[in-house]
Amino acid sequence: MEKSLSLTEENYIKAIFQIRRTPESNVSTNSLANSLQTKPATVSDMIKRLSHKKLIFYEKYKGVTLSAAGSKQAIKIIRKHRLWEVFLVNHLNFKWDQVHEIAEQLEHIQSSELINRLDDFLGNPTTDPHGDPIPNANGQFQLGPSKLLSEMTSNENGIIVGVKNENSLLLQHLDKLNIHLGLNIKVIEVNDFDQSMQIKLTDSSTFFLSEKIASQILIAKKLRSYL
Amino acid sequence: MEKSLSLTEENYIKAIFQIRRTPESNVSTNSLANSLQTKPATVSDMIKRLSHKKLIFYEKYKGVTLSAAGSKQAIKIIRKHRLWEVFLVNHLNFKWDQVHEIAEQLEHIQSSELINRLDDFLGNPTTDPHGDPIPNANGQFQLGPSKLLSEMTSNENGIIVGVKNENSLLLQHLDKLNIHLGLNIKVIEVNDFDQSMQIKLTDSSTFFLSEKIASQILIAKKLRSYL
DNA sequence: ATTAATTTTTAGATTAATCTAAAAATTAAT
DNA sequence: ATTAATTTTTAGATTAATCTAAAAATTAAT
Repeated sequence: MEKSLSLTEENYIKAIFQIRRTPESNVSTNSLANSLQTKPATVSDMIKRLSHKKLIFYEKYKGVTLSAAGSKQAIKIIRKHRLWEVFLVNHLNFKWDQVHEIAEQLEHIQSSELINRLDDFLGNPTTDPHGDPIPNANGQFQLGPSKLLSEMTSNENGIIVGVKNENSLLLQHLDKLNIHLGLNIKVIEVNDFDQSMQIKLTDSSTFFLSEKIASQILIAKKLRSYL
Repeated sequence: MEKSLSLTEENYIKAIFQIRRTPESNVSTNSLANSLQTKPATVSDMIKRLSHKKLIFYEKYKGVTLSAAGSKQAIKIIRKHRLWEVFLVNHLNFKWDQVHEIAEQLEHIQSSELINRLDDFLGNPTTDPHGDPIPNANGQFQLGPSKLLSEMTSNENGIIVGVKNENSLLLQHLDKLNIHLGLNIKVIEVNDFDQSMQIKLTDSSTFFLSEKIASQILIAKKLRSYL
């Protein structure tokens, strides 16, 4: 059983989720203070509490990252926020620039029954009025259209958003090559004989990838959100 | 300019509005503590603050009444509560006994723009799913005369127009007995000992109701036409 | 009209969330 | 590699909302 968070706690969790670049990147005290319009000292106190509640990982002077429990809560709040925005725009005729403040309040209403019914009422939308993806009831984000690296041609580029299977030999190999989610990738040349490709990652030299590996890597045009 | 109230303050104001019998009748510290599930000492402190904010009139040991400003706030909250209930029942298919808790949260969302658009979206309803009147944007109630079923005597009849509280056990019980808004009801006989009554609904056999239930049901002579 | 019972208030603490000012640690710059 | 600048934490207070225990006031009962 999840214990419910206070309004303030929810806002901290959400801010951490939104500020970080990747699931592993640490969020600094100052950036949180800034985003939450409060003082660093206040944040310092608060993150101790959230850490004690196991919602975040925290090391003094090193910033914080969300735990699995924290992520789950953050995603739940974001789901509510974005569904309410759809309601406000599609049914109450608000303009997309008028809904944030109100959704900021509505996102804290506590009732999964309510939010699931709202979701159905709205027709299970996958993006909010600003184009941001709406996580489903299980907290999964619908990622934008993606394709396999092996389907790309010379000079095409995109962002690595996933791998097709989770074979650990594959994952270890990708680690060794420094290929990880979120990286920008560009195809330099595709070999006509074996479909191997020469690719280039941001700030790194070019190298070759076999078709076998390229066919396991998912690429999207834009990066949306991390789970 | 009205300064906005804290969640707690709003709940106190609303409780005072709902407990009092007439606008002038004083509400006691104990009844508030009871209704708000808190301790008399807490209430004592709080009403000093509300009094200082000019939302209520307070004389030590004499209980409180709402000021004009307090009434206005209370009515605003009740308007929101009831409009949200209409939304939940009419559009999200909740049963009338499931909406109170959720509306209890939604009533605190701060945005008159939102609530007026919601009102329009719902078609400017005049009563909520429990038959309680919904104040309009100017805070005006359209109240028709009604009394409690328990106040009726033998052979008197009328129409069920509301229930006094929204306890879901009560509402479910009424559903089971097929007692719902708009029905014609006739009192056959009142038991002198326990004030239980034998009643008859249109097109239905007679049955008994305890005084406890009868005192929760609002009856009017004619269906109230609001507008 | 006293006394007993009940209600309300006061006194003194506690917790969550916040602040300012100062100290400590980390990071950047010479 | 020190020193300077920046970031983060600690220390000590404050406010809103709450509590328990005891005192004070009101109301009910004999």
